[in-house]
Amino acid sequence: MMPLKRWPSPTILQRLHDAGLRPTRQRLALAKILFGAGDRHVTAEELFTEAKTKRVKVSLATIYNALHDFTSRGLLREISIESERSYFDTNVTDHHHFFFERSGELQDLGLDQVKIASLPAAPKGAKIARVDVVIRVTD
Amino acid sequence: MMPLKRWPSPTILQRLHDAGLRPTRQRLALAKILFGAGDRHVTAEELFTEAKTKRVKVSLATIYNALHDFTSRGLLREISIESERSYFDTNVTDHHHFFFERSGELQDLGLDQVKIASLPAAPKGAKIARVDVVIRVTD
DNA sequence: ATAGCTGCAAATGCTTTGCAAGGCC
DNA sequence: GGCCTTGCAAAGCATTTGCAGCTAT
Repeated sequence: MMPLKRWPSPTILQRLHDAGLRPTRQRLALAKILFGAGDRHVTAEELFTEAKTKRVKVSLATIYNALHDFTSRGLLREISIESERSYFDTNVTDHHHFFFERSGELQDLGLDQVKIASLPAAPKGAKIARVDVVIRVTD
Repeated sequence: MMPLKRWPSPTILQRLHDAGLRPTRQRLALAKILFGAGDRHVTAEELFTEAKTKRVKVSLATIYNALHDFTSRGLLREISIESERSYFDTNVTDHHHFFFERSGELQDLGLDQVKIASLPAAPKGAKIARVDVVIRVTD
């Protein structure tokens, strides 16, 4: 009688709903992985692997769809640091990154950890959409 | 009698030589395109197209080889802004960029145009290799 | 002579697409 | 019901690799 599986936390359902995305089984599972525990930086392949580990049935194409859907609705932020892969960051607030060249890992930096004293004015007719600071470190 | 083609400017020959790269016909031609006129930001495909336009016989594989050889010898700097392509910058001094999202173009910013007031310390055991600031603008 | 380069074609790796079947509202 | 979503396989791109033939030193 009692359902064996728990419902997703209301915040995740709410989050998808607010974003205008249908709460399908796949999206719910992926959102749970992504938003369920602190800030994360994942590649499509990593998320795919993690989903398989957690016995979530989802195709790679759907992973890509979900990552892009989430990104376009503001639930994720895409970061291109290396040409080979894209990272998706669950932290969509204004912030910067450490990039570990050896491992390919990203680490968030608080906005207070990087202070920019001056920026050039945007070229005429242009608007500054975002300022990305990546501190590349070799470990 | 008089040779129809001029010799490459000595600085380009010298540049390749100093970098420990043999001055082959292809590398000389590409270096001339790249370093012959101010700072540039090119993708492999753009350089390939430009070479063809200038009647330089070179294969795409060689373009990639040359770009990477030049980069590893410090003649170019590789920049990954979008996952689809890599840019190679002929300006290898410390500097930052405007990135025009619509056109995909890059523009150098002088070091004096972006002042960073504070940076976090590198994680222990790590060294800061480079700090990249990309100002994304929408035109 | 010989280590380094070049170019072709094939292979790779990541990402997207076409489209039929299935799921949400 | 109708539109959105999924999944598979195939296609697409940028980039790399294998390797035979060429070239600089």
